Amino acid sequence: MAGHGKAKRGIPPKSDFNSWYPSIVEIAELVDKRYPIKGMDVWMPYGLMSMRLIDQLARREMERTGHSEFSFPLLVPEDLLDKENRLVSRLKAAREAGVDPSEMRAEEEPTGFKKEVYWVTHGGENKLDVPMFLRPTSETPMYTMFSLWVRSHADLPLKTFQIVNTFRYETKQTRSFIRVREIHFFEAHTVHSDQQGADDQIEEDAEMVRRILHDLCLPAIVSKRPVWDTFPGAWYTKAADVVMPNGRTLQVATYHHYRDQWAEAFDLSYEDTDGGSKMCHQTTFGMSERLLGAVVGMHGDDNGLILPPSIAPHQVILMPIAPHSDAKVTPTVEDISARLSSAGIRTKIDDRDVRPGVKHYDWEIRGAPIRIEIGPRDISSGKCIVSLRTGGKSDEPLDGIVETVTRLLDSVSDTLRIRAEELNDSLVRPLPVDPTSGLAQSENAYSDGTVYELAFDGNDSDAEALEKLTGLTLLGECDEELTNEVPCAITGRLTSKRYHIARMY
RNA sequence: GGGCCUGUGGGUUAGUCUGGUCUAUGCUUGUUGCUUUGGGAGCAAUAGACCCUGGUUCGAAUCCAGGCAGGCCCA
Repeated sequence: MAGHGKAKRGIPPKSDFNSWYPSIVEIAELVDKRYPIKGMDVWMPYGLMSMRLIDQLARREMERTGHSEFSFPLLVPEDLLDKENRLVSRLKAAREAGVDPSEMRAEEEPTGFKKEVYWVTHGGENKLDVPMFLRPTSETPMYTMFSLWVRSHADLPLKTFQIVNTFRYETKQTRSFIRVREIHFFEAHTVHSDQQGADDQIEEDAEMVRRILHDLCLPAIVSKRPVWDTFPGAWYTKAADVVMPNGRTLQVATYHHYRDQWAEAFDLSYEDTDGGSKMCHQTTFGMSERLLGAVVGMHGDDNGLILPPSIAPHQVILMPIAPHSDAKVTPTVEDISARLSSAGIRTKIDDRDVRPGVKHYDWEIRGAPIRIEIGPRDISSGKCIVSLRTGGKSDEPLDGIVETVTRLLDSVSDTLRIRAEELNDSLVRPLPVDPTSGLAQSENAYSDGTVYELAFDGNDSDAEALEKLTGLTLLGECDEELTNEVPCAITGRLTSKRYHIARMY
């Protein structure tokens, strides 16, 4: 029979990633893209449940580390932006003054913030005296309030976070979860009495990112962004990038060390134990629905999504088989469901009146980690048939089903981590260099869909030369250094600094 | 920022070049009934579309302009 054993619904092969990704997010009912605004998808219940579970991972980390959840207003008055603009231009001027012009990049991006936000200019029919914009991120509204809240050293550290929607007026091509105009955003903002406090916070942020990525079974490259790619007003920016199957990198988390730069701009100071006034030091930590995009892209296959158990809305699908022919089927399924649920396993009974094959295919597309069939034969033998989304099917006894499922969920996670590591390793390769000099080759020796790793120890203009040569973008200095010193791919100086260069989303 | 392409039921697709036969095709999906249930069953009935605004024409899904929406490529 034509198409037997294959998922229908027109899923393109995963090898054609640029077609597969936009198709699967709709076919698996994560989003509906037909809302008539570019870059604003409707979250469907299944997709939203998964996103909420990712939010829970973030909340869990925030609680563990003593952050408090807030919710700040969506609108920001335009005049608050002045403080931020002055800060950014002051830092830019300072940097330019301290750097030899020959070492600078040719083009420095202007801070075109005003062009990237949505503006509210009217209230009813009246034009507003002070226009407002929809937050693209919340430094400005939050720090305005922080300066009211923080008065003494006893108020510090102040550790806050919120999970809210933010807005960017994207003109480039949008992609579900990856580049959108309404962003499901997580942001943590902290205030400390000194730089050491902020330094420690950055370490804590890095640890939280590691834990969350581990739960999502995602490998990532963590690096310090180059100066020109640092968040406005930040001392430095670090980011975690996940390599997607087409070799483009996706930035899924960032954390910024502000030192006291933003505090100066927002007059965020406190009275110390000695009675003197001191500037606060700050950090931020951001993540978004891109985490879901990375999960979709990294783990899925030709048959659909594969969701890590940590964020699968239904970890186990229970399929009653032929319940009409045996009155014991339905009660048995309900009993198993109750046992799994009370053990904290997210379980769903699929009792739709369709043939079992349909259910298997449907839940494969949606990436449920485990499917269990229970029919008359199983009830007499005391077993059930368990299928894993990562592959494999086995008979398992109904006794001890909770322990069995728990073990199998862990094995699905382990399989996903191993596969993701392998995929990652196949996509990240050393930059081709001249064997004698160790310098980057000037020819078009760079294949599309590859992330290159290299030794680099140059300045801004060296970096620019490298990007021009390869047509790729520098991610930054990787947290993990090279094991020994090799020549920088541009300057030839020996260095152990490890960089990555790639096409970024 | 520059260039190219595309809009037909919920999805997909034929028809568009060469205007009339389009009362718009096929598949899928939806609904109802019967039937069926261990990897996409069958039969019957039924519902549903030419992106919007103008223009050309006796006549527009088809040609033209603008808008809106979507996609692709390059910097």
